[in-house]
Amino acid sequence: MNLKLDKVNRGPHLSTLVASSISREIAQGRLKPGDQLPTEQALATTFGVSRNVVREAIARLRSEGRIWSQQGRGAFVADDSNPTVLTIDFESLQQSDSFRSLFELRGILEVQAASLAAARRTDSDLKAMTDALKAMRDAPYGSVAWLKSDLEFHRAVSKATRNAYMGQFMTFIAERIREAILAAGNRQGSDDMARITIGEHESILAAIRASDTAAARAAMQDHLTGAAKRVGLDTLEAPEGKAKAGRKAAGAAKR
Amino acid sequence: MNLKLDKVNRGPHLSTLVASSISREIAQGRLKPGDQLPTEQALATTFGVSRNVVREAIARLRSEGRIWSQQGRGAFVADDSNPTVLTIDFESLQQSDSFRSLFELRGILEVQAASLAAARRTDSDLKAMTDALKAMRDAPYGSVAWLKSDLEFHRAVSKATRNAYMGQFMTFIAERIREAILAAGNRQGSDDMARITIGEHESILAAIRASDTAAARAAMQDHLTGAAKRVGLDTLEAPEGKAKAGRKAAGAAKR
DNA sequence: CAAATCAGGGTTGTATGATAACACTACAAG
DNA sequence: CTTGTAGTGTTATCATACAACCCTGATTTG
Repeated sequence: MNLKLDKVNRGPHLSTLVASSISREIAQGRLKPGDQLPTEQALATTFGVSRNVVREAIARLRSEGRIWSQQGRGAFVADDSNPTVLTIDFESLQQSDSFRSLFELRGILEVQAASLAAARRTDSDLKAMTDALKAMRDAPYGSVAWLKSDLEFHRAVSKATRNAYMGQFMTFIAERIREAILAAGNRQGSDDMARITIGEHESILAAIRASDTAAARAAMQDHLTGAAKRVGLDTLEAPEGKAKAGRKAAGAAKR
Repeated sequence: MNLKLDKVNRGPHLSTLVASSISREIAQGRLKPGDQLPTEQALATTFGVSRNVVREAIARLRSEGRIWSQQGRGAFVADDSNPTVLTIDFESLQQSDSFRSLFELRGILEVQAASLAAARRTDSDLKAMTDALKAMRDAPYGSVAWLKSDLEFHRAVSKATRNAYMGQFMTFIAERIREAILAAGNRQGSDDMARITIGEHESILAAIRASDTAAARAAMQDHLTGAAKRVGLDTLEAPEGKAKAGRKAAGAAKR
C-alpha cells in the first residue's frame, strides 16, 4: 500500500498554528513592517487559545526575526532585511523558476567546493568518497540506499573543503532540492543513467585525488549539468567559461 | 544555579538564554541526537526559571528543528541530518576559524554573483548600483549610512543575478559577518580606507556595466581580499587561480 | 498460559490568574 | 517651560491546575 504521508505535518501544537497564521498575515502584506501586532490578550481571544500559547508563537516568530517585541510597548513586525534564520519555502519551490535558481546556487557552491576539496583533501577524505561511491555501485539506481550514498559522497566532498559552513549550506540546499524532486515524482531511471551518474562521480573523485583543482571544477560542473538534465532542467546555463578549460584534464584524470 | 551570563547580553529574554544554553549543549556534543532532554520541570529548576520560560525556549528550538517533542514522552535531540532552517550561531562565530570559513563562503558566492550580474544586469540594476555608490561617497567612512549603502550595493549586485536565492543567502551571510565584526569592535578607519574601498566598488561596477564577466569576477575578488585584510583576516587564501586571469581586464574596465 | 484490560505514574500541552518591569501619557507643581 | 509623578496599558515572568498522552506493570479474562 502506498503511503502518502502529509508532506508538512500540520503541527499538532497550537502555538505552531498561531505562529503560521501570524506569519501568513505578514507574508500576505496585511501586516507591514513596523506595524504593531494586537496585544497578546487580544490575540489569545481572537484565536481562542490561552495567552501562553500566543507567547510561544511570538517567541518562535521572534527567533525567526520576523517580529520584535519590547516589554511595556508591544510586538512589532520587523523589517524583512535582517532575518536571523534562513528558510526556503516548500511551496514556492514548486515553481520552476525558483527551482532553477536554487539548482544554480547549488551548482555554484558545489563546483567551488570540488575545487577546494582538490586542494585541501586528506587521505581520509578520499577514503570517505571511495566508500560512498562503492556503496552507490552496489545499490539499485534511485533506491533509498542509492540516494543516501549519493548524498554521502557530496557530503564527503564538502567536508574535504575544511569549511564547516560549506557543508552546512550545501546539505541544506541539497535536501530542499531532493524534497522538491520527490514531490514532483519523476523518479524513473534506467541502468544507463546509473552508469553515467557513477561515471561522473568517478571523474570528480579522480580529479580530487590528483589534487587537480581545475579538473575537479570541470568534473563537478559536468555532473551537475547532467543531473539538471536528468531532472528536466535542460535549459540551465552553466556558469560561464570555467568548464571548458578543465574538461580535457578531467578526462585525463579519470583513469 | 551556575547560569553564567555572557558579556554581551543577547536578548533580554530569559527564554533566549535558556534556548542558547541548550543549543550549546547540543552543539558541543554533550547532548547527542536521539538523547532525551531533561523534563521541563527539571530544566526549569536547574535554570532557576519558570516552566513557562522553558517551554518558550523549547518551542523555539523545535521550530529550528534542533529538537522534537511528543506529548507524554518527552523532548529529544533531533537528527541533524535534515535541518529545516539554516542558522548560524553567534557565539561560535567569535572563533576566528569559523569566521574565516564564513568569509570564504561569502567570497565564493559574491565572486560568482558578480560574474552572473555582469551577464544578466539590466539598466535599472546599474542605476541601483550607481545610486548606492553615490550614497557611499557622501557618507563618512564606517558610519551607519556608509554601512547601509555598502550593503545596498552588494544587494543590487545580487539582485542583478536574477537569482532570488542568491540574494537571500548573500545578505544572510553578510549580516552575520557584519554582526561579528561589530561585536569584535575594531571599527577604526582612515580616509585612505574609504578611498580604496570606494575604488574597489567602482571597479566592480565598471566591469558589470561592461558585461565583462571575467573582470567582474576579478574585481569582486580584489574587493573581498581587501575587505578581509581590513578586517584582520590577512591569511585568507583566494580561491585559486581565477583572479589572475581577469586582473588586467578589471584594470582596463575601471576607466 | 496467553492475551486483553486496566490502573497508575510520569511527561508534555494548555488554561488561568497574579505579579513585576517597563513604556507612554497626562497633569500638576515649581 | 521644565520637572516630577501618578495612572494606564503592555510585555515578561511566575505559579498552579488540569487535560491528553505514553509507558509500564499488574490484573483480569479467555
